[in-house]
Formats: sequence, structure tokens, C-alpha cells
Amino acid sequence: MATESSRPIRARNPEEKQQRRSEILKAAERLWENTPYSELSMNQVAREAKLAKGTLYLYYDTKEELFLSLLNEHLQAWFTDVQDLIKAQPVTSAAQITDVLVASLRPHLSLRRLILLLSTVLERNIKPDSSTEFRRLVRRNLHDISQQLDLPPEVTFRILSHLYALVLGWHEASEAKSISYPANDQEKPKYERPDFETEIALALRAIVPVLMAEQTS
Amino acid sequence: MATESSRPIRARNPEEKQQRRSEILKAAERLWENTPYSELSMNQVAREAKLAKGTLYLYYDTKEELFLSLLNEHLQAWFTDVQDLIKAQPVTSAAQITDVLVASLRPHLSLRRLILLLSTVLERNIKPDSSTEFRRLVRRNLHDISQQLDLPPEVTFRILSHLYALVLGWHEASEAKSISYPANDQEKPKYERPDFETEIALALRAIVPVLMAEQTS
Amino acid sequence: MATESSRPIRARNPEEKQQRRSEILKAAERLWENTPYSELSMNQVAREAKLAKGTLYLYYDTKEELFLSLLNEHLQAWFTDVQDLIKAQPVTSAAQITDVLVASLRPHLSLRRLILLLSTVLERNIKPDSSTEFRRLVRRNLHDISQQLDLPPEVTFRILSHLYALVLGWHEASEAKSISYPANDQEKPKYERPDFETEIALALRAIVPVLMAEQTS
Amino acid sequence: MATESSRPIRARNPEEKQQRRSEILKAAERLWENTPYSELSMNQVAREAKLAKGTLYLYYDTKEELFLSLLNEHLQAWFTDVQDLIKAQPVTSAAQITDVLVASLRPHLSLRRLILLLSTVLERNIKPDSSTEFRRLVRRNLHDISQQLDLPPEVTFRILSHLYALVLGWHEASEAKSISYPANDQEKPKYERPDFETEIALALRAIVPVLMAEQTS
DNA sequence: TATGAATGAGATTTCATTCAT
DNA sequence: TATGAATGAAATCTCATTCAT
Repeated sequence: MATESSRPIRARNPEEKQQRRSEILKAAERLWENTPYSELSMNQVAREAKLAKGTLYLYYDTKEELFLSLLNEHLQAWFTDVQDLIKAQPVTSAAQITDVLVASLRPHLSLRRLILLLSTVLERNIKPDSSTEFRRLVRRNLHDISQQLDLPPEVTFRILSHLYALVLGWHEASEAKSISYPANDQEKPKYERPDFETEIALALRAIVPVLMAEQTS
Repeated sequence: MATESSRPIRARNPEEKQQRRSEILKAAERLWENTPYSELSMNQVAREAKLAKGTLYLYYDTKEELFLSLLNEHLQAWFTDVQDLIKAQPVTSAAQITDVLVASLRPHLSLRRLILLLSTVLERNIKPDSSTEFRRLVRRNLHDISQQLDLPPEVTFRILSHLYALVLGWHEASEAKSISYPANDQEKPKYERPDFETEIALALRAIVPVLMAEQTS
Repeated sequence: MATESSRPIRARNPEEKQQRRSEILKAAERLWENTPYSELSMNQVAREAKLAKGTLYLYYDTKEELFLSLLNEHLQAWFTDVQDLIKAQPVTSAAQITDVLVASLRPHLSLRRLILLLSTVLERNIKPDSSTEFRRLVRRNLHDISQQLDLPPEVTFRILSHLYALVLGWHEASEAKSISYPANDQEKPKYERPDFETEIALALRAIVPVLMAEQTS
Repeated sequence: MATESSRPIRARNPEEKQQRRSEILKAAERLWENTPYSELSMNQVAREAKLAKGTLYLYYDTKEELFLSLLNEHLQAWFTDVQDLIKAQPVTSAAQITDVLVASLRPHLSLRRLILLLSTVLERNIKPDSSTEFRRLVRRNLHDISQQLDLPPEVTFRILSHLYALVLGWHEASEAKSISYPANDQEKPKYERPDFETEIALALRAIVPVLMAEQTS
């Protein structure tokens, strides 16, 4: 009786388990929004999910698996957004492609931060299975998008790879507070801190035509 | 003689201290070449440098400071390489600039890995001083290079920012073994894994002219 | 079965936790019997208790807390002994009180050594809570004893304070090997090293009547 | 030239060395007045003495030796005071002896704190030589005093031993802030904190006659 | 399945002491 | 003799992960 409020209901069947995984993910998500990875402990996630630390490990083998899963979610959400945008309007020219891609990124700040993680932290402690699943997800969406854009998959792949690199690189260069300026720093930076979207748009607009041109050769 | 191996020479004057810092850095460097950050312990660095653990902390306050310092070294080495390359041959066109920059990166694999670190791990546990020093180094070299290239500093800054983003982004996409394919994976990637240098060259060649053109407007 | 030696049983409910605390205390106790405080490391305690170092810190915040707890135990044991002795025989005269107190100390060598610690080392690194708990223990027992002796609490308090001072002072003067005589010392001490019990008895026998007399005035 | 102000003059001959020892002792003394032993680092002593840490160790082998030396000084000063007091007025009765001893302690707070140290910390890390020297000092003064008081040395020895025990014990009970009451503690101690001098006087007054009487038996 | 105590590795700090210069 | 860098042991703390219940 007293236990009901203090203990979560046991997840017995697969659906309940999936539900539980999802709750954990949502908890991690909430914390991730305003906590950097290194300061975000499994303990906190457990507390936020109202579960015991050990329970987390029934659903995710490692901290990295948990965050890779989070990345999966966000990536899928973004892929969906991209596809929706393409469906909503004709996208054929290089400029249109660029615009759609740049616009699609706007609401996905968390994804951008997660992508940085992938490259460093998430490399380790990942089961081959999770890694395979991740690549499968990317491949599947890549394929769908290349069909929608009516481009050869190789070209789509390179475009998105460049986008990925730009997102990863520019995220850090523009938004991360890393090596930040102390409040009283006399040597203020002379140049504007570059804007994520502007620079990515500029770069993509320059790159995409080249990639599209290469296919014909 | 026998003593030589048992105790390091004491670093008394500033030069010797700098020397000792440098030795520690070299030890960290050797380990860094084949050990990921998270598996590289201060204990190991101490052993490799043939110093006591406590001594390390006389020279570097935290693990992060140590690696930021390593990044500093590599960055300076690269900046020097870039400047040497520019001196060695006329570099005026966008294509020439791109070629020089791309070529300069070739021997700096460690730098590329370190840059990834900066964006995630090195954000934390860094004294404002170290952060300031880091930015000063970047600024100084940026200034020098912009003079050599006879370009407005803002343009140089943006070019290098794009280079930075591309390095950061493409490093991960091409060389990192992250989310790697298990040996027995049936689903071999259909597309060639993109090549770091090729893609960066392609992108930079497309971007630099745009940036140089913007200045006149 | 084989597991029994590799991992301690987990302390889940409060009683088991108290049990675990007590085991740690017993381990500390065993070491304390033949190791001076400064040479007794938390590492050793952990090994002796067959626990990981970190586990110790789940139960005791600092080395000082651990030893204050040890003192608590011993003090309580002694207080209990005193009360049992008083119950066992009529104790009314000053002489009887003295005899009981002196006799009660005999088996508590560890307590005497701990009391010395209290005055120097244990002052530091103690949470207010622990300090309060310690004083509460003293007060409670003081109260009980004064009731048993049918003396005003103030008198009991002063008698025990003198006993405390004498124990602290004479412990050092008689048993401690401090500033000990080297084996080959020509200057043998001319006088007998005073005996702890004799001197305390002598002093207490002289003091107690005075204190008891003062109450009537 | 510049060195003169920044470096102490070299102590070459024995007098200069003694002088240097004395300076170190004075530095330690100044710090000891308001710093507990455990918080008083050799580094601080070195700074206070305007010497390098290593130099301290040319004059004192260990931290304990240094503080034993400090104790020596204070003890000698007190012995001298006692002897001066005895010379200044007739001291024959037990009461007079007690009064003189109690009065003599008044200005020697530092000594009282040092005596506590002796019993715990100073036991260790002491060369036999220092220990011998310490006992020699005690013996010499004991002898002188017993002559002045015209008492058998054994009796003087026991009286002073009791005094020592009382000082040690009551110092802790009355002055030390150990296990102190937090400011907002509701459970204020019901009884007055006993006064060092009052209690020692009371005890000594009761004990000395007994000891003096025993000699005749 | 759920729990949270236990683990153990590693980072960091402090400090008495040693030793090359 | 004087120096202060180097040592190394120990305390402390944090955290991902494991495992007995």
C-alpha cells in the first residue's frame, strides 16, 4: 500500500518496459537541456526518473548507451522534420536544399549538443548492437531523403556529411561557452562571434552546388 | 649516474621549469597518441614522465589544464607551419589559400583529436588565465597570418573559423572509429567513407572565394 | 559461498547499517590496539574491515569522525560498567565512590588512550552533530550516575571531571612510552615511574571528600 | 647585493647557528599562539622565519623535534618562575606549596597547550638524544626545586607529577574548545564549565598534604 | 524487476620530508 | 649553509558500475 507511491510499478511486459525506457530517456533529456554531460550523473538521472540507480542499468548498459539513445531520438526527430519540410514545398535547386536543411536545424539545439558528444564521449562503451542500430537509422533516413530529393544516394550522403561536419564544427565555434571570456576581460574579441546559422548557410550554399555538379561528371 | 634515473633534475629557474612542463607535456603526448582521454590517467602521465604524481600537480592544476596546454603546443606548431608555408610561396588566390591550409593540416593528426577534446572535455576545470592565454595565442597568430595573407583580419578570422569547424566536423566523420563497424557486419557501408582531406579541400575551395568576395561588398 | 569472502553482505535497513558501522568500528578498534593514530590509515581500516575504501566514507565522513565514534563506544561501555558496579554494591562514602571509579577504569585501557586523542586530534573535522551527540551521551550518563549515587548533579559532574582530568593526565605520565628511555641510557630514572592506578586512587581519595563537603556549604 | 635583503645571512659559527635555531623557535612560537598543531605547517613556520622550508630541517630534524624544543623553552621558563617564586617568600606548608605552584602556572598558557601535545603528538619522531635532553632538563629542575623546598626528591617528584597530570587533564577540560557547543545549541550545559585554576588548586590542596605525609611513614 | 549498498578507479589536495644544486 | 623542487603517503571525494537481496 505504502509502496505504491514510493515505488514505481514493475514493468512486466515489453510495452511497459519500452515505456520505462522512454521515461528514463525523458528524464535524461530534461537534465541534458541545462547540464553538460560531465556534470550529469547517473544518480541525477535516476532521481529525475524517480528510479533507483541500479534500475537505470536494467534499461541502459552504460551512461553512453543512454545518451546514444537520446541522440537516436533527436536524430530521428530531425530526420522527420527534414522530410516533412521537403514534402511541404518543392525542393530541387541547391539553394532550396540548403535553405531547407538550415531551417530544419533551427529548433534542434539539443541535437547539436548531442552530436558533439557523439564524436568524443559516445565513441566508447557502446555495444556493437547499439552502434549498428544507430547506423541503420542514419542509413534508412538517408535513403528516404535521397529519394525525396531525387538525388543519387551518394550525393545525398555527402551533402548530409558536410552538414553534419558543419553542425559539429560550428556548434562549438559559435554556441559553446568553452574557453569563454571572463566577465572583466579587457581584450574583448574584435570580431563578432560568428553566427551558427549564417555561417552554415553560407558554407552549405557554397558546397552543395559543387557536390551536385560532381555527380554528373 | 645511478642517481639520474632515480630522481629528475630539479627545475630551479624559469627556463628549467618551462623545460619540466614541456617534459610532462611530451609524456602526455606520447600517451595521447594511442590512448583516449578518458582512459588516460594522471597516474600514467606521472609514470611516463618519471615523476611523482604530486609533482604533476605542481605544474598543472588539473588534467584539463594539462591537455589544454597540449592543445596550445599543437596549435602553435600548426600556426607556425601555416606561416612557414605562406612564406615559402606566393599565396594570394583563394585556391592557393585553400591548398596551403589543407596541406598544413596533414601532419597534425594529434591536433585534430585535441580540437575535439576542447569542445567537450576541456571546457571544464580551466582557470580563466589559461583560457585567456589560449585565446591570446589564437588571436596573435590570426593577426600574423592575416598580415601575411594581406587580408582584412575579419576575413582571415572567418576563413580560419570555417577551417576550424571543418576540421572538427570532418575529423569525426572520417577518422574517428566512433560507432565503428563490427568486423562481422553484414551491412557494409555502401558508400566510401569520406576522406578528411578531400572533403575539407572541397568545402574550403567552395567557401573561401565567397568569404573573400564578401569583404569588397 | 565463495562469494561470502568476496563481498560483504549489504546493509539495507537501519539495523544492518548500524551493524556495518559497528563492524567498521571493530576493525578500527583492532588496529587501534597496537597502532598509534597517526600511523593508522583509513586504507588499513578498510582492509581490516574487508571493505573498499570508499565504503568507509559512506559510514564515516572523516577519520576523526570514525575515532570519535570509537571513543563514544568505549565511553558508553565504561559508563555502563560504572553503573553496574554501583548497582552491585552500596556506594555512599567518598572512599567507596573512589574505589568504584578506580576499579571501573582498570579494563578500559583503550578508552584512556582515546581520551588523549580527543583533546588533540579529534577537535578537528568533526560535524557539529557528532559533537552534540557526544556531549549528549556524557550528559545522559552523568545524570544517571548522579541519581544512582544520590548526589547533586553538580557534585557528580565535578567528581567525574576530576576523574577525567586525572585519567588524561596520569595516562600520559605512567603508561605512555613518550620520551622513553633508550635502552642504553646510563641515567636511569631515580624514582619509580608512578603507577596509574595508585596515583589516581590517591588523588581521588583526597579530592572526593572535599567536593562532597562543598555541597553542604 | 640584492641577495642581502632576500636571503638570510649564512650561519657559520656555532653562535650564529644557535641564533638561527632561536629565530626559528620564535617564529614557531608566534604561530603556535593562535594556531593548533595540526593546522600549523612547516611551510608556515618557514615563511614566518623568513627561511626556506629545507633550512628548517638543518636545525630541526622533524616537526616534532621543533615543538619539543619549544616545550623545552617554555618548561624551563616555568621552572625558573617557580624557583623565583619560592625564593621570594617562605614556602614550607602544603598550602603554601600549592599556592606557589598554582600561581606559577597562571602566565603559562602556551605551556599548558604544549603539554597536551607532548602526550600525543610529540611521542613520535623524536631522537633519543632529544628525549634524553628533555628528561635531563626536568630532572635538573626537579632536583633544584626539591632542595629549595627542603623536601625529599621523591616527594617533590610526585607532587610535580600530580601537578603535571592536573595541568594536562584540566587544560583540556576547561580551556580547550574541543567538542565545543555550537552557537545555537539549545541544550546549554547546566553546570558551569569548571575553572582551570580553581580546580587545580582544590585538587592540589587535597593531594599535597597526603603526599607530604606519606614520606614520613 | 527494483533497489541502493558496495566497489574501485581515478582526481585532487595537503604536507612532512628529502635532496640536487 | 640555504634553497625550493620533488617525493610519496594518505585523506578525501566523485562516479560509473556491479550485485546481493
